[in-house]
Amino acid sequence: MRQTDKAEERGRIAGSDKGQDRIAQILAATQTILIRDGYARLSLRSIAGECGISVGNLNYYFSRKSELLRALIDAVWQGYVEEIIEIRRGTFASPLAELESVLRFIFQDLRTRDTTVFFPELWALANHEDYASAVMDRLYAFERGVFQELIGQVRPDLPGDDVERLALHLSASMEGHTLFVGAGKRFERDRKVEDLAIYAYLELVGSYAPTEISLGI
Amino acid sequence: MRQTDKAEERGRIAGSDKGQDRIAQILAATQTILIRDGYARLSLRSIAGECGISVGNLNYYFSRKSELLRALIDAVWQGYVEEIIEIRRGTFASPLAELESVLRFIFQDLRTRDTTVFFPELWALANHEDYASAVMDRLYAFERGVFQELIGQVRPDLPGDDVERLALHLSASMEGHTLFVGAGKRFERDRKVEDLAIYAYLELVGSYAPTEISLGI
DNA sequence: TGAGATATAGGACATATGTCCTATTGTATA
DNA sequence: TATACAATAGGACATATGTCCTATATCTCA
Repeated sequence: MRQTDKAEERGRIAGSDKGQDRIAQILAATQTILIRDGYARLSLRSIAGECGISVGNLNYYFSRKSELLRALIDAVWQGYVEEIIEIRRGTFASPLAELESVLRFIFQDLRTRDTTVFFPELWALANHEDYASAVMDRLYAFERGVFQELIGQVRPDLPGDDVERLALHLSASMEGHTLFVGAGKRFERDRKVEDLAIYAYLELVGSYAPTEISLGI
Repeated sequence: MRQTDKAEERGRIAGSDKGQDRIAQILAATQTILIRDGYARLSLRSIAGECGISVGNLNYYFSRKSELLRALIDAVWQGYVEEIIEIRRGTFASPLAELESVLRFIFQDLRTRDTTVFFPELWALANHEDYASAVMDRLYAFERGVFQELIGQVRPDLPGDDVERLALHLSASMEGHTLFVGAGKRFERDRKVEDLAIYAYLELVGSYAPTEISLGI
């Protein structure tokens, strides 16, 4: 692995439509392998094989493996953001109802095999890859932003700090469920887990009173 | 990488005290590298280097890299279980107080660098390594068991199913917080996030009423 | 149609990695 | 002290991997 640093910024060339399609195909193949076989088996050769192209050709589009990873992470997080935006286009009886819809969408999403497998992979990546870490931050900041907006509407009486922390709590708590209700996980089939979680979140948002914290037990 | 399958079960020989110490040192070094540099850079050579021994010697103790990984995972999960058991040795004013203590211990633990980095790595590993997956299951089953026992004491009125699901919810929700309040993460310093989460959990456990779920919003 | 850009294949190369083998040194016990 | 066992080093080996280079093929448009 020579690290000559030259041609570092050549990046991928997206000349024609064909090229664009290839890039999309490469990214899809990369995601497929990552999810099916894991990061350890994600090599340029396995990706090229999955696409049915040569390593040389793959290298033409992505001269560095790290570039490919970045492009994939970008694609995933953009897709995620777009889906949430799409959900919010609907009309809702109340901010609380909209919040529930978003929460249920996220639950449904983390039940898909893609998310169940890909996100933990991304979390591990973020431990040592700055780019993955940065994208994760952006993604969750966006999610929190949505929660904050809705919680703020449900509870206009609450100070901003509390709204932020409530949003963070929902976000963190939901993510944790990936490990238990995700595709192939132990509680995948038990939909009541989702109901309980969403009940807990909505109750919390509805009834949370800042001062109660200090009362303790 | 020849996969001759021979000597697969030779395993590590723990002849003398010296050997035992070496094994402990190797496991510690493995964890250090995994946390400091990530799974991608975890090689037998880097581990041997960290220990100041030769690859040949490392191979004497662990003839397969997978064995080493298994031993490390075992060590980590045993340590975790022992710590929780230790916490529970204390005396508490009430089951709810004990539950809070356990929750706070787990929060404190997931704030440590070791846990913040190691656990996401483990989750990713569990995606494609059966052994990691099995240990994760056992570990969280143990944690849920503790929660179930305490929640059952706090709420003897609740049916077992609900107690189980409440325990699962706490476990999942707490784990998710690793990504946000763990060492080096964005909300590491904001202790009020922990307070909010624990407040939410205790409120939920105290006030949860099964029938309310179907009322919805 | 022909020229320039784009896309593709195939292989070379240096390096990294897991595993295995052998020889040597250290250690405890009979 | 001699002998069996444990520990250690060093290197060999096959394979895998990221990157790079060059030669063709294919496409697009003036």
